[in-house]
Amino acid sequence: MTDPQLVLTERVQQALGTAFGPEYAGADPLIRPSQFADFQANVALSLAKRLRRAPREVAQAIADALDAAGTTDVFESVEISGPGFLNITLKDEWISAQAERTLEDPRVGVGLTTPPQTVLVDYSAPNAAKEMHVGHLRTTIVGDSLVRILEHLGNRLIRQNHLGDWGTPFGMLIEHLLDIGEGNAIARLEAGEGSEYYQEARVKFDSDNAFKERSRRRVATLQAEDPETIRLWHLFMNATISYFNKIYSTLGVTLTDDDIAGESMYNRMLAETCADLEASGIATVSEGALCVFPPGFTGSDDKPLPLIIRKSDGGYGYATTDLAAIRYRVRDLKVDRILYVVGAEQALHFQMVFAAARMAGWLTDEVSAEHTQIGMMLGSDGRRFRTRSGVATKLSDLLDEAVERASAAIAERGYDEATRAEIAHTVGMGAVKYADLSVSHDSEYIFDYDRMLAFSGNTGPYMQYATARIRSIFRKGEIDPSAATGPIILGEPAERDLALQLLGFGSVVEHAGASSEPHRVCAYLYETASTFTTFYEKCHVLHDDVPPETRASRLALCALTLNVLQTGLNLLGVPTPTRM
RNA sequence: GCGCCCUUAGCUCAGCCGGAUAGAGCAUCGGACUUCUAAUCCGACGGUCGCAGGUUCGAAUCCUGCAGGGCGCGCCA
Repeated sequence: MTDPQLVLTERVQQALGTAFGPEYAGADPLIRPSQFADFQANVALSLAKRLRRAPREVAQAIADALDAAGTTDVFESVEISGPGFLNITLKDEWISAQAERTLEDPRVGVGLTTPPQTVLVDYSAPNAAKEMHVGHLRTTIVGDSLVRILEHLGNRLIRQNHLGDWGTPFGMLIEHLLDIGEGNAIARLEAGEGSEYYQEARVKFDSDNAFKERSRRRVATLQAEDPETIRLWHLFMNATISYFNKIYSTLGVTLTDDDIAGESMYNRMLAETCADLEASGIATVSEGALCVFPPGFTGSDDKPLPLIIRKSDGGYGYATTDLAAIRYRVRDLKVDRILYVVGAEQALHFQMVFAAARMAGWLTDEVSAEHTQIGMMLGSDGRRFRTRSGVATKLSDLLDEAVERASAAIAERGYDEATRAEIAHTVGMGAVKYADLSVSHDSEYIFDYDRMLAFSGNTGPYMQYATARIRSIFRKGEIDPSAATGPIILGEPAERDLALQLLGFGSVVEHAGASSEPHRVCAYLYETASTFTTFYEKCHVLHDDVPPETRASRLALCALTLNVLQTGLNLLGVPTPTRM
């Protein structure tokens, strides 16, 4: 165990047992980072009442017990301060020893979840039958990061891309495909003109009654799985998926075709899902529609709020699909945890779906279903991210612009064309992705190229720059980072700060996975990069006047920093250039 | 009417498993390149944490109420 917080928790708990009896050994010692020492333990204050003793007295008893236990291998000092805080300073030798251990650890201090869970992450889910907009970018990126984090923690991950690939609009989309010709339609969809395509079909649907009628008939033949209609549907979907895949590939998202589990997949389960709910009396017919009324959900006038699972025309909506999906995921895929990485505006829907699934017994207490709410992406004016015409910005255009801007920023660096393009791509994508990840996922988020591409502050490029500088040291010194093994000697405060900071990686990743919050990883990495740059400015590594043992120690610190940053950025899905 | 999210420095955001003097970045002002990438670093300035109660030794953090903003709420998904 190298994580200081965990080690301190264990040691202080032992001391609590010694000082006050075994019933106190399980109390949370409330170890927190401190501005007055390396860490502080706040447990004396919280236990004072229960023990009926003065807080400082309690703190003294804990300190004495720590002394008696002979913990001088870890602690430099334990001081009582203020109303009863225990200020804990770690020994330099202990920190450097842990840092050396972490340097040898291929997992860089990140533990494995025991027992591992089967976690299903439902994310990205672009809708082929609607305008695709930049909002999908965020669910994709946050979801992919959560997958990477949870997988790295040793869990079994099931990625599911719940594509919007079924339903009423597909009648009109298929008819439009016939109108403009198969080849033409495919070419345009693959080129990412899905939004325009949808708009054209929509306009015809609204203005041309004959087209409207054809579209309606087409929906019916699609539902009936008529072979020719299914063929056309496949043509449409394959072309659309091909475009999605281009975006995924550009972004470096880990989703593949194998992860597609779209709405169409559940089509054949819908009737049975409804029948089950109706038979068990959970669903009832109201105003012609089959509904579930989960308790506790009311609309205006305290009227129960319905979850409509079969429309009055006999068709099914997304509530039915989501119920069928949750049943399938729990019963057949045997998941322990499901994360729905979906827009925050769907909060009420998911609450009701989860409630209905619990009523049906499909969702049990052993399974955690969580809606990871994704806040809306806003333009720089603080309003919905739209172009003037109201049409959503094309994703590829948005990404291209980020790359162009990154390219412009490195224009004077003297790289050849190919290298420059490669760096620009890495920096551009890193900037966009990091910006999506660095703020809490449920808050609204203002998309701003200048801010995300800035080379200072909590941005992708700043993180990337830190790794590039470290690599540059190794390149210049003609040393392989894996050959830098120390020993680590902590002299300067900047060296000590860095080493201590690096030991906290594991618990941050663990916490981020448990709470589904990648931004915690970002915050930690930013602190780490920032601590490193301070070290970088103050402590020369390759300079002639640096003694060999100091140089070896600093190289080891650089290597460990690189490991942490590189591993952390991988967990975020943010790529790193070797130079920039 | 109900539900979710939000309100912290001029701006963009952290912190919210209660703990000491509320943190970053940007902006503003002032410093640091014969030195491993100055795309950087150091410093200064800047906040009655929306308001009012409550719980507590202690509240930005927990509870209640109120105000303001965003989003959603019966047959689109």
